[in-house]
Amino acid sequence: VARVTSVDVARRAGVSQSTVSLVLGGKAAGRISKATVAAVEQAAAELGYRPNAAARTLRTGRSATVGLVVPDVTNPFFGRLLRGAQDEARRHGLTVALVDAANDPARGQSGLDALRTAAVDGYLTFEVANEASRALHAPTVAIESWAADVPRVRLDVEAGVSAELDHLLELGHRRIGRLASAYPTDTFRARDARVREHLAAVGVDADALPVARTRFTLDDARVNALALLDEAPTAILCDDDVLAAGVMLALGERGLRAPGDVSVAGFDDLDLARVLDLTTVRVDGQALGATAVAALVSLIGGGTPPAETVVPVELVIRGSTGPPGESR
Amino acid sequence: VARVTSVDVARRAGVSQSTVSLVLGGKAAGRISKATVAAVEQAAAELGYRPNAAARTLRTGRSATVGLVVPDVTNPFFGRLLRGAQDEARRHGLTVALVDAANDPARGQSGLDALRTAAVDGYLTFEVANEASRALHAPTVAIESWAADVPRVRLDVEAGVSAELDHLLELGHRRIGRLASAYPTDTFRARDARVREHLAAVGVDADALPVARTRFTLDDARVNALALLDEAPTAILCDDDVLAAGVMLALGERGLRAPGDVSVAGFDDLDLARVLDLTTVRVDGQALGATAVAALVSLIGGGTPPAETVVPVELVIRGSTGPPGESR
DNA sequence: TTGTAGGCGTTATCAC
DNA sequence: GTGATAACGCCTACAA
Repeated sequence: VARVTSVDVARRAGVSQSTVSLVLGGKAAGRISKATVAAVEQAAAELGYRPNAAARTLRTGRSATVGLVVPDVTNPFFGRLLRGAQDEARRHGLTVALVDAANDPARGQSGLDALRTAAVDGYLTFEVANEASRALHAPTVAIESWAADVPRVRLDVEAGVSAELDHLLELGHRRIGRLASAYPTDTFRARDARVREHLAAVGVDADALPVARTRFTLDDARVNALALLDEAPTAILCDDDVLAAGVMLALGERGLRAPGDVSVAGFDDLDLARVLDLTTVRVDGQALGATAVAALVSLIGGGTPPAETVVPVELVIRGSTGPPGESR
Repeated sequence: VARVTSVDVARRAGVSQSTVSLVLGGKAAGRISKATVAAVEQAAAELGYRPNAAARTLRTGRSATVGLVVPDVTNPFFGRLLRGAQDEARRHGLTVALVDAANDPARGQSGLDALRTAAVDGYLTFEVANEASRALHAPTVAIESWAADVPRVRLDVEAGVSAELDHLLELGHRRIGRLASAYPTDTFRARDARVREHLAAVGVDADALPVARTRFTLDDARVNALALLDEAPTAILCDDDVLAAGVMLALGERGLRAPGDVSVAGFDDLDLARVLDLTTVRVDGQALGATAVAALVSLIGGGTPPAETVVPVELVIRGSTGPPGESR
């Protein structure tokens, strides 16, 4: 299957190669005659011509591709993020190159390297490699970052945390445990900080409350939740629905139930939350991805996107939270 | 930030550009002196040289990238698949370009087009576009395909279905309903066929049993499950854990429980299955992805991978299945 | 052992 | 209006 090039199209249309380039590049306005344009377009269609991306990239220095680095493709949240990012990218004629850091900074770094040699036009970095991304010297938008010196797009996790705490406090909980992320990335640090502030404001010392840190697998969450339960919290606030699901498993093992024995709250509103009837914070992962791409497109185009865009979140109260039980 | 090219490296090392290319391309063995090699490598390191992928691709016609088309990145199963594929690709110095078809054949097609102009070295097509992929004229491996005329890698879904049916039949179920996929792709057709055969072998007419078809969202599954429940099956076999989760929601709405009122079985063994205590079929998505990439690498290298590789699956019996209740 | 030169397919700057 | 022509950065015969 011989690749068809613009030279082939030119030959068939009876024009020069540069004319083909002009026409197909949309630069024909007021320069090339209607008849020639039509001839070129027909020849291209007949031959099934597809421009060679490598040649174009080499010549123009632009690849029409943006790189997206995520910490863990295995978490369902990133499916939504990717969907939103790809949708928006498509609208701009861009492709998204995804790199999974597999929760390993070294892999995140090597992923960034791979994107660099692939000559992507810009980067979307999710949590990972916020420092590393400074060295990219290419348009970059940081997702779920609080301090990067590039445009940032993030969820309003503080509002989410506050809404959940208010909900738990109103129900009467004071001994609120946390099953938190073991990864000290911005989004989780922001939650730590907000929990501390929010509880301090109502006279509760967050440092005296039980906390467990875990990786994002169901089993890790379950094990760490078991340890957390030994400290007898009346409610457990989780950094993620997967972690909350781990708590539910742990409760089952101990013969406890939510919310009778312990209230449980998650974060993200994954399918998991819906089926477990979990109180959680609904976040719009697609919007996050789409917004980030939009900002990056603007940046690549020489524009100045907002330094920070905050995507709102929403508390969803379901059946896993209730007043503290008498049983503990 | 000026891009550093091999010419810059050559100048700094005091050699010609072709020598640099030879050294950095690993073709120096027995041709370039040790001293020159060292000088080139040092110069490259000092300058932070990174070869330009577009130029290399243009010249060699190979991009060191393989394209992967999946029907729905939003389904957690694909996170695993992608993880496995990326891991294996990395081992071979390849990059995986992911395209999400968003359950829309047109988008799958345009995704394939995008990959084509990106000049990927080969394709991994998951369900989508099995016919379309014939026109690719590039090495292709079909995932979860039964009939493609390219090497296929698939899960042993027939064994999975049979194991689940045996399990349900042994428990005493005869009126086994199905919540099946609305997408008529090979993997789901294979399940349909196996259900029919397996039940016929024990004297049950599958056509007389209730079936509902649904898309892969929790809500769609729930709604279709409600309709299915009206036909009073004693057990429901689902094409996917997400669908099974939808059944559980429907049961809840009807005030029914599994397995007391209806037994429920899923497929995939997602986190969802674990937390819902769902009997299901465990499938190794990472192995599927890794195996497919390995086959594609072989194909690209001119090898002849097996026409079909079948990845084994395993029945996992949990608490959602039991003997038919007396209540119905 | 190393250098020269040609060309991959495209875009873009000039002449005509 | 259209057509030469020169890069873009790299690889790879072939020459020296």
